[in-house]
Amino acid sequence: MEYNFRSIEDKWQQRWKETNAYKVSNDTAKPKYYVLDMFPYPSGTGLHVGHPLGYIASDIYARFKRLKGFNVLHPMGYDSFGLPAEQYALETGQHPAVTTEKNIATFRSQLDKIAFSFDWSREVKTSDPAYYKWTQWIFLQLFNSYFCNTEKKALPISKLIHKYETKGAMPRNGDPVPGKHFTADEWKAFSKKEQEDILMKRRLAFSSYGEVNWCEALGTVLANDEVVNGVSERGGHPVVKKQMRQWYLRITAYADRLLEGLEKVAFSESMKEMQRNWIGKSQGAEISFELAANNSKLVVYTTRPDTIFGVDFMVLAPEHELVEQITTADQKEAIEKYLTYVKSRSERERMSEVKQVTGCFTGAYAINPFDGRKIPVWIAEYVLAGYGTGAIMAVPCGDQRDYTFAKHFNIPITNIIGDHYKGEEANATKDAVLENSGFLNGLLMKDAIGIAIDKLEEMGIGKRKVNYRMRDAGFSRQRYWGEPFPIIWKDGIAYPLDEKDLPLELPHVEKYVPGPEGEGPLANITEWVNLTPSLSDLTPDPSPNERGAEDQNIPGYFTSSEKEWKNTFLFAKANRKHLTEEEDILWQELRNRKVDGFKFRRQHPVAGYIPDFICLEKNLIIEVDGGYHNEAEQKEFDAARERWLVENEFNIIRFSNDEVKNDIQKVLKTIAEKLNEEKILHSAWSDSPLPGRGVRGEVKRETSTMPGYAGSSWYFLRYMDPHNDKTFCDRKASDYWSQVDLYVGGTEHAVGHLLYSRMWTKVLFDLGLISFDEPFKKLLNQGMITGRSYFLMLDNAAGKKIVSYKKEDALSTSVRLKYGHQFVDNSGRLSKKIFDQQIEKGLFEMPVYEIEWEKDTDGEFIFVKEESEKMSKSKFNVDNPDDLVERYGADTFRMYEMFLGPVEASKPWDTKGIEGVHRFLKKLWRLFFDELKGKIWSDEKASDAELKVLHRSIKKIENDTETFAYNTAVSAFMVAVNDLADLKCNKKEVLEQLLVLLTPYAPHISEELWSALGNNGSILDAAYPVLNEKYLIESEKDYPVSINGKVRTNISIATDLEQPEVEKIVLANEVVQKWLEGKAPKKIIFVKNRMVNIVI
RNA sequence: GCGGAUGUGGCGAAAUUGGCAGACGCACUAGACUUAGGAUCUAGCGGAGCAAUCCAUGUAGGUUCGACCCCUAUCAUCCGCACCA
Repeated sequence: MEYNFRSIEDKWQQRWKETNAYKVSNDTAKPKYYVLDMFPYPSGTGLHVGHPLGYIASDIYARFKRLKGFNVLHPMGYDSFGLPAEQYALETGQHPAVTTEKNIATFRSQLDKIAFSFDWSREVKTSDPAYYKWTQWIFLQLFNSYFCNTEKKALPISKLIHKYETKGAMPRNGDPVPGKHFTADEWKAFSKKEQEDILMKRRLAFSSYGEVNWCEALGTVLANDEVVNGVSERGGHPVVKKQMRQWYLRITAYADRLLEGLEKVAFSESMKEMQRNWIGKSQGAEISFELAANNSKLVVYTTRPDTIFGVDFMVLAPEHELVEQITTADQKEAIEKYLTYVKSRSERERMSEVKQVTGCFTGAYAINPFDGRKIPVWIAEYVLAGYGTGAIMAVPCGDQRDYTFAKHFNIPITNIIGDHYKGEEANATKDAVLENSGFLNGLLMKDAIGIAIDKLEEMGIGKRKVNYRMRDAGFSRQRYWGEPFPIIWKDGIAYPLDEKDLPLELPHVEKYVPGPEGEGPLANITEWVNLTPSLSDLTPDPSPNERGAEDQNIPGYFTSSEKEWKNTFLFAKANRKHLTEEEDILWQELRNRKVDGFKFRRQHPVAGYIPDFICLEKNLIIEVDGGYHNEAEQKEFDAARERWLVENEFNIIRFSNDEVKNDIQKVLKTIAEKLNEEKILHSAWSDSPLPGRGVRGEVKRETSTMPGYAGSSWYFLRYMDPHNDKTFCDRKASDYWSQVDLYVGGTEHAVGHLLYSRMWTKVLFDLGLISFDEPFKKLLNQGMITGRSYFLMLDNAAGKKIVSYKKEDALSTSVRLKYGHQFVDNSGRLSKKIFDQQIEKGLFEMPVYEIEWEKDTDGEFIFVKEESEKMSKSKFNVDNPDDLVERYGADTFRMYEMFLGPVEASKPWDTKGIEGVHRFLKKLWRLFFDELKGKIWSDEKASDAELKVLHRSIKKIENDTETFAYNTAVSAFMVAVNDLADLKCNKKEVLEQLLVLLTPYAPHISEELWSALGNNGSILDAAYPVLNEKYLIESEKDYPVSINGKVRTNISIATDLEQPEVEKIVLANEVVQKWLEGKAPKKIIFVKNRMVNIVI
């Protein structure tokens, strides 16, 4: 009987499927354990060998914990929204939903072959409306929350509104600043829009105009972590800064808690450090400097207020708002020239020429508050507008950038640190004693920092300030394939959709081209975007009462369904064909901008109300009332409607039919007067020339979609309760499963996904929706599997011909067959001789993947180097796991990936070694079955030697598995099987235990042999072997004996002997005698159970 | 430039955390069994040397009876951040 892995693996995969072997219940008395993999983006290229590495690692752990008696949640799903599917759709016209489904099917079949213990009944897909309904729902929670700075947590926005209504927003001390502070009464007097604008500045998910990373090629905005060196992470397209309205997450509010949270999670130090760097907290001070010839003040941020006497110049970012104001007449031209230069440079250029020194003097001077010195004010690119105050005080003796700048522009340098500054470079020390520093003289810099700030605060010209490098996270993308925002814009106000209207599903589109003015493809679908209030809103839903509206007569337009709004739109359109005689008279006078050039529309819906005429520019509504407006009921309704319109800052003039008919000139005069009244010009509209909020009177959907990290920020919660349509995750389920105990994935998500999901978790915790505020207890980063590349270069007589080539086993199968064998000797190494022969035959037409050039001393022919690079399809070094599974089986593949090296380390992929693991499994098989004799295992009692092998293995493998040292665990299996084979051990007693140890690693073969041994139940639920130390105790040990630290011999000594006896035995030994050469040892060191060292 | 990590045979890697450096596997060499070997088994395999022995964990120092392991400097590679004041 041979080890026929194909039939064994097929059989058990089938069996496990039939028995729902991996189904996990939320309802059990067992302790829980949650093992999670970072779910994949289902790309079109399918799985490569790097993918399963983490999945296998987590799968082994999940199975191990299950054997140890835990109820293990080990789910899998797909991060199925994202750019590539949409790019593909742009190129081929295939709907992303279709290609995504296809890719998922491929992934699934590949994953199934490797036999992961995923509970597929819990699968989630972020692009599934049943899933993104809750992504949208959580977005609404973010939208409806603000960060309370006193409680340091998220609270419902209603609490803030209540505060504004009762107390307003007033400063704790000092005078209120107009535009910033307001009283409760002032709040109440604000228009709806003004109030909403203020609230928007506090919401956790908020909309704002800002500078964003705009990628023209992708037609979208990218987050900071999606931009690498000025180009897009995906595709490497140029990225420019652009002003646009965007959604953001107020992650900066959580900066401190995200930092603190790192203390209590088990992430690798480098991972934590990356997050800390990203958050970039720094302590310092804001100092304001008087300007010499100007009333305004210049505020700078510095971490080193102790160096204030060393300030030799100031530098503003070129974009700084004061630049124009302070530039003197004679410097104006130079400054303008410089600004033009700065603007001409792309982000990419600025980044790539980091060390270039540029700048320009403004002509202005600031005054040092302590010694009154005049300090020239410059502008320069090296100061960033977005950090701190966008202005710095430059201390050239202490800061290298300032030093370089001063040298370049010949600005004299003041030395305040004595010998620490040598004049050749800056010294950023904090250990110097200050000189030339007024009241700080003689102080250690470290100590002077606090003293300087105290003094500044006392003088009222500075204060302590903490700064963060992290910015609020851009949360909208001008793309199609993402979660639509459950937001409707009306009159520049963002209204959230009602919960019952979720999910807001993606509409179908024909084309994926960007919309107008940088908007996403959704903007092209007018019937989806444009929402018109409905006539039936006269009986709004929910009713004003239900909404808690103050005025019960004001309809609740914004909660109406989209269908109803559409009806209104159609109704208004129909109305235009049926004007009354009087309406027609007036229309003829108003149309074509006849009245002072103002544009009027007729029968144009405003929410659910369709006025006769409207000038949107001036918010002026003209009504021509027929007879029925005199009826009591209609009068009442008109009044309510009018109140609502006035509240929303519309002006209404009513004319009777008679007025229009009899004196049209008087009517027009009244209208013209009203139009020209200054006060009816609405400020909120005039200050907003930027696109994206719609035009007054229009009701539109938000057309951008959420970024990739939206769905992945909370998916770990959905797995706990994946089919719930009442809530995102039942509280009972999230209380039971709680945090993810083990999270496995790549380091590439260090600052993106991990920070976002940590923030979401904290918000959900603050709002009382879950009971923990860190999502992942322990994070295990699998290393990258790299492909190995070899390069060969050829410089022949005919000119430079460069041939690049990858080592045979790193080539894809097809290329290997075609070319690979031609350049390696029979040891698989590159061979110059063989290569030379190929050259003679003219066989060097190889695909060139990469060009490297290096000259050897003697030659035309140069073998350059071997190097590792990231696995990727484009680099041509991918090995498909399917091929390997097909050839060796899943068990071999799983064990081999683990045997490659430590899980965390990145390592080159090399399939050569897989044979060794495969041999091991065959050797294991032969302990049970003999080719000729068939079954050879027996029920005989195991010997002590055999039990020792077993228990030694239990100890090593259990410990290694627990600590993720899978590579050494695999070698321990090999040692065990080698030893048992040497002992000719075929005893069930031993083998059975070994199978349980093995099943997390190689589930098929262990299940097969387990059942062959006559066990009824599945090995998946067997009990993990228990170590019995008594089998490991030795009576004798081979002690290594060293002379002066060098091992000279081994002597077998009973383990219970103490130093005196041991010394006697050792000194009697002839090898030791020889080294002693008759001398007496100075000292003998004896470590029990370890070694003996004799010092001569 | 800053931060994090890693340097051990031809290759992937071990080393109970200061105690026999190179477990385990690949590759390679020799042999056995075979019609055959891409099956299996046996032996060898860091370098030098016939050998005793000497030299070897990036390099140079140090601590220690003893260092891959701890300390100091230095070089190289990888990853992350990058004019963040």
